[in-house]
Formats: sequence, C-alpha cells, structure tokens
Amino acid sequence: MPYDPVRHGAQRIVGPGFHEQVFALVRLIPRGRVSTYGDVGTQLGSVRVARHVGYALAALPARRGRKPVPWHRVVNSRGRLSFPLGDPRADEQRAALAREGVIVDELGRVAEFARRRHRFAKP
DNA sequence: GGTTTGACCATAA
DNA sequence: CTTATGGCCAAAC
Repeated sequence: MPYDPVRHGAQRIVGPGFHEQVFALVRLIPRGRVSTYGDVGTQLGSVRVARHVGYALAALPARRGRKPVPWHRVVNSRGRLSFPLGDPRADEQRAALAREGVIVDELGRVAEFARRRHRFAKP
C-alpha cells in the first residue's frame, strides 16, 4: 500500500529531537541481542523513518555523556550489517558483537538473527 | 527556504 | 539469489 498523504492525512510521525529518541531506544537493546533500523523506527512511530535511524547512528558522537549507545546492535531488516565487510565500521561492529557472543559470518549475516532479535516492549 | 544527504525498507521482476 | 524502484523524512548546509 503506497503512503497517501491525501487519504491518510499529513501525519507527523516524529519531530525534532528524533536523534535523541533513537539513542534512547538503542540503549534499551540488551547485550547479546540485536534490533533493526526498521524496528527502532516502528517503535518511534513508523517504519518509514527507518532511514533516519541509520542517519542518527551515523551522526553519533564518539561518546555521548556517560552512557555509550550500542549502535553495533542495530542491523538491517534482513539481519545483515549495513556496510560491506572490509569497511572499518563493519569490522568494528562485528568485533563488538562477537564480544557479546553474537557471531557475524563472512557475508555480514548475524547468526541466529531471528532468535537474537530484540522485541521492544509495547508502549 | 530549497537542496542534498544518506549505517533503510517493502515490493516486484 | 540479485537488481531496480519508489517511498520516507530529520539534519545539515
């Protein structure tokens, strides 16, 4: 179903401060589990903002205050890393996940993705 | 205030 | 499995 602003009305899914909301949600993903850009977006109101979840994480400062944002626990909807292997960020993400017992294979796929996928509690 | 920028997603072929 | 396409929208410039 295509999104039709005329039929559905112009809706404000998220607003300013979106990035901060993304960071807060990503911090809720437990060790050893993963989530997806789409799931985080859905939690914030719509899967349509999935891209911006990625943009928010891309804009993540090296350190946010005292609580680090576990950006490495966010993968795409097909259970794969969003960078090609060889990209330093992919290596960093894979290493960080491995440290938590999450195996990422040579093709960038998260082992047991369905089982490790975190479901956010319904608000 | 328009334009560009993307760590995405669902579908279809 | 792959590629292509259209959709989405906050930020930064």
